[in-house]
Amino acid sequence: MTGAPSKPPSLQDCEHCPHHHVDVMGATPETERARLLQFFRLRQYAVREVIYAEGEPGVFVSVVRRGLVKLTLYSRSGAERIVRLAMPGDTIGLELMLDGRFHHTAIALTPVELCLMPRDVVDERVNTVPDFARKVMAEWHASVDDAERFLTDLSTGTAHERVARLLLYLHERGAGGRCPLIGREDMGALLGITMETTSRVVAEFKREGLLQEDAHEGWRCDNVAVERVAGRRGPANASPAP
Amino acid sequence: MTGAPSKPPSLQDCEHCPHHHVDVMGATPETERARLLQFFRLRQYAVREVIYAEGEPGVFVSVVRRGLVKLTLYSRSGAERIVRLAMPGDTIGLELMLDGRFHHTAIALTPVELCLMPRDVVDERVNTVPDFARKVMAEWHASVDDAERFLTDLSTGTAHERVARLLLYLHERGAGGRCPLIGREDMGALLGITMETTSRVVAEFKREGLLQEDAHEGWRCDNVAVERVAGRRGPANASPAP
DNA sequence: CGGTTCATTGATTAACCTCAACGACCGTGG
DNA sequence: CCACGGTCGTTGAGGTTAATCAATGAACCG
Repeated sequence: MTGAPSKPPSLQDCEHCPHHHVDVMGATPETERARLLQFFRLRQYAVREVIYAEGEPGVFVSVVRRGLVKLTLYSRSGAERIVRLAMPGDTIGLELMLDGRFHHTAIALTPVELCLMPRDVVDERVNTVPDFARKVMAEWHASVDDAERFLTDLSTGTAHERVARLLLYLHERGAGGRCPLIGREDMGALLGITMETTSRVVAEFKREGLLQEDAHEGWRCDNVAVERVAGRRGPANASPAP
Repeated sequence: MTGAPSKPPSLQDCEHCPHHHVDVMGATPETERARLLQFFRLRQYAVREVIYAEGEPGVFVSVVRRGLVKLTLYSRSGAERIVRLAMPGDTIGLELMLDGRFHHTAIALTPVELCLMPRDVVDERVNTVPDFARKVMAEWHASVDDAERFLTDLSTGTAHERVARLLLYLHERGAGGRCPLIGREDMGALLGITMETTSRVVAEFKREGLLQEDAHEGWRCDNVAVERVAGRRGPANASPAP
């Protein structure tokens, strides 16, 4: 929160923003865009740094430009539960536009770069550009879809199934086909199982060759095999012939 | 889907709509309101009736005026998972505004009355009334909050805790302090546990006097005791002195 | 009054949690 | 340079919980 690197983005930065397609700025004329950019800030966060905390008042809605952010809540019994993973292109802190406070605790799982956009600026834009309002709604909806996917895919079934589905999820959403590497504790918090169980399952997958851990590449996995573990859709089981 | 009762709402109907506070119509002058109402439809649904199905294209965004609607998804392994319960005042089918298709299957758990609003009308209103756009976002955000609460409260902890938390949830959100009665199967689908386990826990609660079932009143429960089962927040447990 | 649906309960098995110990890795400071 | 403490992943043993398979009873409806 203190003296972290922070600067306004250039037009160049903006062009390369993973969020560009969602168009905070995409369909905006260059002069207008330049005007808006001066209000924005790029900021870096170190691994494990708290980006914001639940209940805290805030001013900036952010777009993830790089890295992986976990958004957590705490269950009634005090356990941490990860309710969303934000990756490049995702928006975090949208709830500020409603009541000015953060509804989650956001923590960097890898080195992270955010583009911070003042709530007022976003707000004004929602009011004046109907198309932009629609984009924001789409962004909002993405949160819903994500949370619901966590409910159906990552919070049901056996530990084996959940871990497999998490790997598929990471693979599918990971930037550049990269499947980001995350720790056992966080996996557990995502899946609603303990760290020990997670570790056992992951170790088992590795022994069976479904999976290997590469510090640089992230998880490298045999998607076909993982998919099979993740759960069948039809009535029968997958591998053995009838 | 066939010849179900359907009529446009009157101004009177509108005044008494549980959604009035969210203001699809609240801050709207009466003449304008009357103009819009002609496009709306009130429609009733019987218990267990499918209101819409996942993937289906749709035209109407709806507000629940009466009853209880479950929104379900199917997990990769085919099990039904309830991702949201919509009660009077809640909006369902908002996702139509993004891609014109329903993202859940909606089923009436009790007799239900909906106010159906054509997507185009809502759309046009979003474009012309910025305040309305904000209301829609708030509605969207309510879905997120709900889904996340399901993740943290209803998908973690023991079966006892989950059932207790579900009762508290129903009590808190139930219209008129009424805690709507739902079946064991649906409880299980909400909590990510089996019907049998749910039944055992509910039966146990009833034996212990935490809970009684009343066809008209819904669940009647000893909130203090249920809260205790639902889980402690502090470091120590609730009842016994140290 | 049969048939259907729903809740309940039992017996057994499988899955997971808890507590605990151990080793690998890493950065720090002697 | 190596010893130290920290964090993180792995693994084991034992206990608890919930899933599964199966049967029975209660309520409801035609």
